[in-house]
Amino acid sequence: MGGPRETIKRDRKTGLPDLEGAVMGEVVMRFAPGPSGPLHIGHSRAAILNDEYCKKYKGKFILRFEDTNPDRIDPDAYDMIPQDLEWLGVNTDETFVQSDRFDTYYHVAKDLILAGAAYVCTIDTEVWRSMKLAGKAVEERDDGPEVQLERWDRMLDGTYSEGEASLVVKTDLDHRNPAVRDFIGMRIKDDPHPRTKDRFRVYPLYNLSVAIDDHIMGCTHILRGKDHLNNTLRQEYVYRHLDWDLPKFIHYGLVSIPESILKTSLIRQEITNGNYSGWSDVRLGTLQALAARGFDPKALRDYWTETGIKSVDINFSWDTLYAKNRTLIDNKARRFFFVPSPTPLIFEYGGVLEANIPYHPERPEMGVRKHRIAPHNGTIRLCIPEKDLREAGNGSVVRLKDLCNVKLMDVSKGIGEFAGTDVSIIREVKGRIVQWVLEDSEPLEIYTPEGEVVKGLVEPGITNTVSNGDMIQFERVGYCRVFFDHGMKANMAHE
RNA sequence: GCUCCCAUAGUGUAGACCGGUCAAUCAUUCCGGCCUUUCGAGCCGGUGACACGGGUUCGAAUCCCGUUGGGAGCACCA
Repeated sequence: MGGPRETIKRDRKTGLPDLEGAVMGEVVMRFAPGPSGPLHIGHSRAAILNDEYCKKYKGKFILRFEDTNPDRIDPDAYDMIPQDLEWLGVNTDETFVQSDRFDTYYHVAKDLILAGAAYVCTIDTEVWRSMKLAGKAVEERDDGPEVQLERWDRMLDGTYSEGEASLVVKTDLDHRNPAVRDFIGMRIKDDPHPRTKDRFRVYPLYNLSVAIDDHIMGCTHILRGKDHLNNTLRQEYVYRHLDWDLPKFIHYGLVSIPESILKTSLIRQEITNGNYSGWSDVRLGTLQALAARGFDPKALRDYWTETGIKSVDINFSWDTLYAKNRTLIDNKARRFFFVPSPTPLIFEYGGVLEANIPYHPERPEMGVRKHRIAPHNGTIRLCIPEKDLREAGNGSVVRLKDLCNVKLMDVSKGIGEFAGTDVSIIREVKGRIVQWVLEDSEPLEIYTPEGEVVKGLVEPGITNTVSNGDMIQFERVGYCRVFFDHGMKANMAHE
């Protein structure tokens, strides 16, 4: 007979898997957003994963603004994005802006032409595309470099106007994947660029500028979403045309983020319309909104690190993020009473009631908040949540937390009867324990991510120990970030 | 339509490369219970998965083929 079944503890992988071909100290990675607005949850995955790997291998992390489409630039984004990254705890070593680099792109474009790897196309786009899909070359494709160079110069000097010519990077017209056949590398655009104004009119397109920059900046690993799978195939052609070493490409699965408003163009419009208070409106999925709700950025980092880089498409779980955040903040968040839909509760009492309520149930060293409740004409008037009063019902006993018990005599009139201060009673009758405030407490509004505005009263004295913007917990309500500068308000993070 | 990527509980994730120790890990959700002067935190327990069909093999979550299902791209956007 054998002994008890031996349970073999398998090594549980923690953290991110190793990066293929990564050498300690020599990894170079980048985060390359388009400056069309501030960062949102989706961006945070790319930023954090790249950052984690750079930290893991003591590598270099590059921030690159991809602003080669003058139509989709929000000048504020050049400032907002670094701020978002700072909040996330993502440190970048170098910053580049693509609109500073036209000369580089033009130079490489010329190299591509000379290598016979690019041609200037003046054919109508529709025709070019359908020929491509049929695997056929437009006539200009086979012209020699000298002719192409002449046309290229005409693109630069303004002979061709917008839409009349573009520089196409050759791939393989017979490629099995129609999405990979010849792609446009440079186009003419007359719209002024927010940074370079009208100094340049020939703009590189995504696949060309990315390949050029990733190579020149020495990126060893390109970690990005699966939606770039076909772009990778296109970009690899640029590398091969110019005989550059290929970096390692890694594609993680797509994330679908439920119940989230992420689209910058839509958000901007609704901010302009006054439907959102700004980029940090708590209903949004921007990082600014998460910050405004009091999230610890570590929660996002933990979340994405655990999610990893598998190429499966996944669903983002707010519940899981909330759980991660809760474990980070619970220990620090002071407790306070906030009564939503405050409803009066009156009961007769001869003396003065005193409450000493801990700021944190597990951290007595944080001290207590004291409240003294004196009766008027023998009657004490407090407010409790309407919902609790209604649901408790006549004849039941409720515990006013850290104060006393009250037997409800007439719920509709809010009349009760003092029922002692002994806590144990409430356990015996399984009554509910509710938060309460004095009737003349300060009004406060809680803004929830669902778009609700919960009006209620908050216990006085909260500003004595809490600073503007602190994260607290309203007992039985949820974790909130509170603000005192423009009236009393709070942003709900989660329950 | 063509091409590419993918498939472990409700949601994520480990295991897969190198088949056996998998009676399948962990987290979260959900459901119980304990504890607690919050519906928070903490503690204990439970439900719950290898998409399907073949093949290889003594043995398949793991290797191969097919099917089904999901996703992406086929832009003068990034």
